[in-house]
Amino acid sequence: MNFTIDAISKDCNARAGKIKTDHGEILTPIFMPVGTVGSVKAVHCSELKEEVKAQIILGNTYHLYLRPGLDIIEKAGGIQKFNSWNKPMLTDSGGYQVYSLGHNRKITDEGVIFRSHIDGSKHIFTPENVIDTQRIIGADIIMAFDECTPYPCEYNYAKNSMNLTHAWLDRCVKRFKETECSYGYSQTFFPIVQGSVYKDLRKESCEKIASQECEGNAIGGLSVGEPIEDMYELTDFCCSILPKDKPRYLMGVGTPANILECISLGIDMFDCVMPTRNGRNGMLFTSEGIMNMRNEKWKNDFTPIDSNGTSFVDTLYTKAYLRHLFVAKEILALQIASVHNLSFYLWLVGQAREHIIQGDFHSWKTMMIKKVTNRL
RNA sequence: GGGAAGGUUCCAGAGUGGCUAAAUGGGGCAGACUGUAAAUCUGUUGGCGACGCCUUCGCUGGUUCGAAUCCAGCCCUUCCCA
Repeated sequence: MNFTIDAISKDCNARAGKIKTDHGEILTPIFMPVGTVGSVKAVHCSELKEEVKAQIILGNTYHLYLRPGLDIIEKAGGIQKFNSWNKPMLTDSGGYQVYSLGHNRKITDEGVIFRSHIDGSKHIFTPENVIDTQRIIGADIIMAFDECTPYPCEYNYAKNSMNLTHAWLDRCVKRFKETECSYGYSQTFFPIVQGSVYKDLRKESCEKIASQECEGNAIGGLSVGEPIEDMYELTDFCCSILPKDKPRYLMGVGTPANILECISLGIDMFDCVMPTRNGRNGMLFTSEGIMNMRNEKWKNDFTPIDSNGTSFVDTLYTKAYLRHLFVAKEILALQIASVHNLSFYLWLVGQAREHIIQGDFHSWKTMMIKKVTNRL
């Protein structure tokens, strides 16, 4: 992997850059659609490429390990071939599942014992086997095995958890250096900053992560319920310590406004389930604001879904029709909403990049945040 | 013509003397969702000058301190026999 910076905003820390992987180039700042089980829910690869203009998508180690299983992915020749995406991918390590499946797992120094959410079977994830698993899945960017702490989180818990994440990081790095990608192309490894909402812990964690000299760095454990202002402050703080010449990935963020704010703080990469999940639940993000498509007010609105939108669904279908599909629980509703929301997210980060290069990012961002947070 | 069952709040359907503005499901309306156990979950769903009052369980009348619930008559629906 290789990262170059094309432009830096003069009135904030926003940067425009380029990540090169063996599966292609990624222009930053970038939003990465989440495809947990190897598919971005309700969206075809062709739509992801041609309409959404996604450049990289996520997969999840925990989910793919459980199903279809590593033997299948290995026989397919890696995840990018298996799902026909054939472009850059990133796998999350399962660290988020340590948080989200809190009642189905036990944390030890060695690793995490999970109960499968699918069939209840018992599995252990260790830093070593999580690296091995991600070598077999074959994403271009693979993540450290960490514990994503919940919010609120006691200081002592956060400190111990961070120390465990750091110990696991050393083991991940060692294993990563000892192994190779299963399919001949290169993979890169990103460590993850933890430390909950405590600045001293975040500082220690950022320094630990920076000392690994990896090709990119991630910030985890945020947007788990803490006040948004805290999230911004901690992101800003972490960005001030993490290396400037490496991509910074803020995991799990966020709303369109969150993304714009965090770009200005120096974040280059984002992922979030919000455009797809909220889309499936009837929420549309547009450049003019947010719409709940199930609301009665769209019943007789025969204007396009989003007249400023960039994907074919935006002008082909009307609000009244999309509302009808949601109310009737038609599968097409989920597809339209997902394609729309992802297209909007990719458009938004693309615009951010252009404005960073043009030099007017800050004022554009301020204006844009007002619009995207509007409730329509 | 004879026999049987039944008519409940938007719908289906519980309730068979006070705890019932009435279970439950559906539908309607609104909200939530941030490295996806999520095409999910939550709230609400007679009216009002609401910690109380008014109207409502086919219609009319009656019994009772009190009725959706008991009694009488009437109207209607479904099924069976002729």
